[in-house]
Amino acid sequence: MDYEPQDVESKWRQRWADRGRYEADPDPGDADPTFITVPYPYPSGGMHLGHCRTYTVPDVYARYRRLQGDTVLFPIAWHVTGTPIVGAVERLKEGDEDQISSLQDAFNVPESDLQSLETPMGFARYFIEEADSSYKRGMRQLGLSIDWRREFTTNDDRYSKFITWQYETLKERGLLEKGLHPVDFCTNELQPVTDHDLLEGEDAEHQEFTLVRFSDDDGTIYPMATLRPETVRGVTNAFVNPGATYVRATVDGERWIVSEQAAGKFELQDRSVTVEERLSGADLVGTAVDNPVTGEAVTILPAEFVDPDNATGVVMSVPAHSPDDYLALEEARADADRIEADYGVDADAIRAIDPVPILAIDDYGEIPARDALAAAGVERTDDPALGEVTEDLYQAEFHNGRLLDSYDEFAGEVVADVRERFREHHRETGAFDRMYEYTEEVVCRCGGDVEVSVQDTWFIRYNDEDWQEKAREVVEGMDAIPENTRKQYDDTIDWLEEWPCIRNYGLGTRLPWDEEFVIEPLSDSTIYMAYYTIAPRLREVPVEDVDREFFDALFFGPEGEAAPEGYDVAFDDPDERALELREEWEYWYPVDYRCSATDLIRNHLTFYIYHHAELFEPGNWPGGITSMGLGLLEGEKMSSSKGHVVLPGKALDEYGADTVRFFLLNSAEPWQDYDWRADAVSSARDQLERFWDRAQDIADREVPDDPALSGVDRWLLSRLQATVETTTDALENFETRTASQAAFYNFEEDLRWYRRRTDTDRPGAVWTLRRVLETRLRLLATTSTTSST
RNA sequence: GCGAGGGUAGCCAAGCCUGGAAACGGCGGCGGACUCAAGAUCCGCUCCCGUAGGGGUCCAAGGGUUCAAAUCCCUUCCCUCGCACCA
Repeated sequence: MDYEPQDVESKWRQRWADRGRYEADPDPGDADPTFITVPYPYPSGGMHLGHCRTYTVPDVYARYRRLQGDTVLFPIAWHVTGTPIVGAVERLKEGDEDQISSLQDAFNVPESDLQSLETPMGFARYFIEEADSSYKRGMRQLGLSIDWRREFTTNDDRYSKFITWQYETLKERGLLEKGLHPVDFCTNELQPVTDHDLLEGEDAEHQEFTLVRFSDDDGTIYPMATLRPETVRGVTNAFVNPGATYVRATVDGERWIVSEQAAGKFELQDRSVTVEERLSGADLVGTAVDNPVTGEAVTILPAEFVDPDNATGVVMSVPAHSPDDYLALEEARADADRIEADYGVDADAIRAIDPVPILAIDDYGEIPARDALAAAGVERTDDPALGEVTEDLYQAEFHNGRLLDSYDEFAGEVVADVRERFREHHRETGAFDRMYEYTEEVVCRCGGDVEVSVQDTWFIRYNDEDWQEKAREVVEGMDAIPENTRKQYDDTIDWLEEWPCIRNYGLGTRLPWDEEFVIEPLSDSTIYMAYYTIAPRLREVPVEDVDREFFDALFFGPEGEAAPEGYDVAFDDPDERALELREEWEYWYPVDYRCSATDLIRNHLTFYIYHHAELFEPGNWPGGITSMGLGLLEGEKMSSSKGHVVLPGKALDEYGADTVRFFLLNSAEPWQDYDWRADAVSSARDQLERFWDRAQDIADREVPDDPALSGVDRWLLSRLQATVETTTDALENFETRTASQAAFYNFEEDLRWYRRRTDTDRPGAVWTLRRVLETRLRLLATTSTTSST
């Protein structure tokens, strides 16, 4: 029989499906089943090859555990929460070219289908199961051993009830809090927008400027925006753009002078702003303003380079440490007479301004900005090299600059260590304030200007100390694969602060007590593994009965005995149906292994740890997490927006599932990056074919009953046993590469040796080879599933 | 900048934890067998010099520890990923 993997594979897939081969139910005879999960896919587009290994690795483990006689549950579901799908549908309806070409070029969506994708859930459904590139199709073709009865989407009614229960419980536990948070806000559409909605500035970041509250004799505030608040003692003057429009406004009850644009931004950032008067920047020149930290007065000078659309449009000048300011000051001094003529500022006073150093740094003299400029040969503000000089000096000062004695308690410290404390200190004294700004211009797809707005939001308190402690316990007790990821979890726990857990729109579950908001995707996917265990039978319970009392009984037990300490369960009489489901949940839980990705450690996986730590008892905490690396295509990152992807269907048709699986698992260990290269894949296929031919040959032979074995036969059988051990140990630890290398390539070497040393037509050899084949097929059954079967 | 992971023969890649082989394996290349021929398959070679024994130089670079280092320590250079509200 020739090697025709597609035929064999489809035959076996059909048979597995017909018999419900992978539908797992609690088995009273197996008290310790295996439950394994993988992040549910997000169907905002089709499935591509990059996803294949993600699902194949847990499948291999699932198959391995089954071969070991375990009851194994490997389920899947669909994550549709949030804005990507909604946004994709909107863009599609608008006829957005990028969106259309991404779907057509990367996922081969036919024109006729595009038009039918009109609703978010319709869109999701299409990529879950209808499209040629749908996840379900790809997963089936890959031969994944999934229990399909348990699938759901995160937009389902009962799932929402589950999430509602989770968030009500967390709120009850005091782990949620309300606060203000900066968001992207379109000033044209008057609503928050996401990354996908942006025309320009997708890479822009929020920057937090410190506002130094300089004031004039009337008590009017001139908030000078800076990213380097520690330089406040080095301020020698201020700059405004004489050609720009400024306003005098009442801001939170005070009189402020800022650029016209800044006034609008403050309004978005939760301040009450009333513009009293518009004035020209030129009118401000010459005003003396007092430094709130030193009490010294400085003069406002004109500077064309000041951008009224960046921060407040009023900047302080620190010539000793800012190359820009240094050159601007030089130019102002040279130009002093003209400035006096135009603005009436005393020219001698301008010429008398000298840089004031505030920190000392090795390799530079007293005035680092001057030295940096001299070293780079930059002399004019319009020199393009100025930007780099500035950046280098900022870096150097940040990491190596030590504050001078005038900084009292902060003196002698390195800027990097002290900036934040210094800023907080002066916020408390009232000298400093803050505002948010972008690092670059941001424009909405609608053409509107996007600004940073500060809005009410709900946060999860991941920096709660007790909670952190519990999370660390989970990390300590679980398997981290590979082991070097363990430290990353601990680091993340230390580093996480409050996490905003809601969005203003999108699919998903509404925040129970504030229906205006939707719980965001990384927050509604933290304990859903538990939902798999109950999903099929929960469908039999009417939605209206699936409430808080129901889930309290289900997860916390008939007496509420499994509830977190101090939590009062919501029910009086536990719902019988909930208690039945509880048995199922308890049977499968905890999750033995979650197979996920390295880049999710810093958010999703750590959230997973946190929520389990809080809501469930230690016995139900995560057993282990395997973190996988990413996939490259011919040495480059896969990208569906650039069309740089291979669809599983194409690869599977071309090479067969066994080759695809074998390649994905054998070319690198799961946590290492792998590179899908067509030449390498096709050689893998050749190797499998060679194996198949040999196997056919051996299978066709008449095997003698009890032949005499020679030394070399025993040698081979002994090598076989060693291979069994290596492969088994490797699979136990998700080392799929080691496993397939041992069972396939390394043993092939032994066989080559064996063939050379003996007559393979001997009865003993025939018997041995048959024995070897049968064993190797079992070893390879997890990776190259169907041919082995 | 900070954190994590890497840099091994033309390419991919194992070994490094637990020092003691010119360094598993695959691809590619070369030669041979089979074949009318090609492909597939099988066998051998594939760092440099030498017909071979043998000699020389190697595991990013530079130091160090050691009888002995790809493996341990230090320094430097380079690459990838993460640095949050994005799934």
